[in-house]
Amino acid sequence: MKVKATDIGQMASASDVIFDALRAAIINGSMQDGEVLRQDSLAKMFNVSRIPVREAISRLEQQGLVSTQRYRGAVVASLSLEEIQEIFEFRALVESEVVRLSIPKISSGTLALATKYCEAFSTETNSAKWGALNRDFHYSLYRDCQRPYYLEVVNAALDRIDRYLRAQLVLTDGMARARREHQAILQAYIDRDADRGVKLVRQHILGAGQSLIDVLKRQHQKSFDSILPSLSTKLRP
Amino acid sequence: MKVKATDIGQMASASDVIFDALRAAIINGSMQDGEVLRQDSLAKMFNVSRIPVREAISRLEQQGLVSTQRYRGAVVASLSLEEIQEIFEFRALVESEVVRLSIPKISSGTLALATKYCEAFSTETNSAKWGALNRDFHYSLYRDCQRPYYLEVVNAALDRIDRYLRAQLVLTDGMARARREHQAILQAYIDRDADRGVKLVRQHILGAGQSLIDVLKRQHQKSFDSILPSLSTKLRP
DNA sequence: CCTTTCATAATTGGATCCGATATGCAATAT
DNA sequence: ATATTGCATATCGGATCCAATTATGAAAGG
Repeated sequence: MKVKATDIGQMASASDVIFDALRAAIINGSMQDGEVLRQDSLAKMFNVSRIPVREAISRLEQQGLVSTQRYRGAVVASLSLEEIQEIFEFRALVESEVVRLSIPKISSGTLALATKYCEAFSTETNSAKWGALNRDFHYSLYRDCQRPYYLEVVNAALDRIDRYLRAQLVLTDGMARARREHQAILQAYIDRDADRGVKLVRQHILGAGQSLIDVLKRQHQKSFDSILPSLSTKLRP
Repeated sequence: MKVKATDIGQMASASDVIFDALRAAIINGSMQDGEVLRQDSLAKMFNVSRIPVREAISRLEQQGLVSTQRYRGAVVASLSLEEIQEIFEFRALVESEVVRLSIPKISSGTLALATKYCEAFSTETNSAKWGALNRDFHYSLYRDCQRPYYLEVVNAALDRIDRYLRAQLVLTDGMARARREHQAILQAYIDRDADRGVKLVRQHILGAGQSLIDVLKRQHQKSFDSILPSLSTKLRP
């Protein structure tokens, strides 16, 4: 007998599925910030009762992706300029440390993967896919650092700002710049030059953050609303 | 008429209360790692149905404080030696950055508070209170850094290892050493010497971590079981 | 025309109930 | 004696139902 035994005990529960779907929707921007999450309609969408929906929402809140007010429902959490800035700064701190640890450890297979993502990112013309490819590239650089907790933290931070990052790539010259910087970072990995890699990643993150902040500030009360309606309104104090 | 108007919209729901209670119980060690969280019995303890209990547990899992297996229930998450080590290393990275940011910004009021906690920690004879006072002291040093996200992350990291930290204070000479080191750190704050503060905090965290690891390794298969039964068992590979 | 009041609808938080799965133990077969 | 099977009980995930709170909108008053 030979059957492909899948561990049913590890299968995803309804609330797991809903959590993942909502998280993805928030991250990729298909749910804009400020948008309300109505338990009933989500329950109907997923063909379940409201119970697993509520569990998913409470987990999203714990993760900081939605904010809830009692009896009033949950909305996709929006970040102020200061919060965005802070998270970029934080990423620069932690991710550059992760790079320092990764460069001596990265396997040739992972390096090949990173190269593939870097290539794919550079050549992709559909801007809707840039965000995911950008994240794939970065994550492939980090995955061999052997620090699961660091990676958890980095992912949580990325989750919070991914939508804005995507906007930065599309709405500015961020893409061209990211292309160049990614290749330089990759080269530092190939050369196993940790110091250079750390410096480049730090500049890459802080640069992208600054560029995003600039865009948001400039387009604060302008036509920005037509592109991402919720963004600018939520960013106003 | 003069009443203290409390915003009912912000009042804690049942699941909030349960979450906080369980979090505190896990952190302070009154729930040992590996201990199971039985929905029914918790529901009876808090005089509620299982629904809010389950929400609380799913949030704890998101936070990494418990781990759940489908249809099998949740247990207080236990950390391997490697995981403990990693979190201490992570704390050293992030908290030293927080200190760098805090020292120029700390208010005289907060400094006075920190001094009070430092004093209280040094003079407290009831070892059961050391853990909380230690955390209070550290947190008072950080609170003026104006980086809410950093503080969130630091708290999440502390939540995961607080039980072990408490053990380290009690089971080793950690207390005497912590007393000295806290005073040195406080002095760096008083002198507004950020570089010295950063270096001291970094050493303080890494030193405590190393000391804890040593204890855990040494007492791995020894009489440790009688003191904290779950600790040693869970740490075995 | 604008604001206030009050009934009603929409929505959430929680309780109770039901089917699915796991666990422990006794019965049975080898 | 040991391994396997069947069954009872404990426990979990989710559905349905109810109560508490908020939002909405129409009528009344300024």
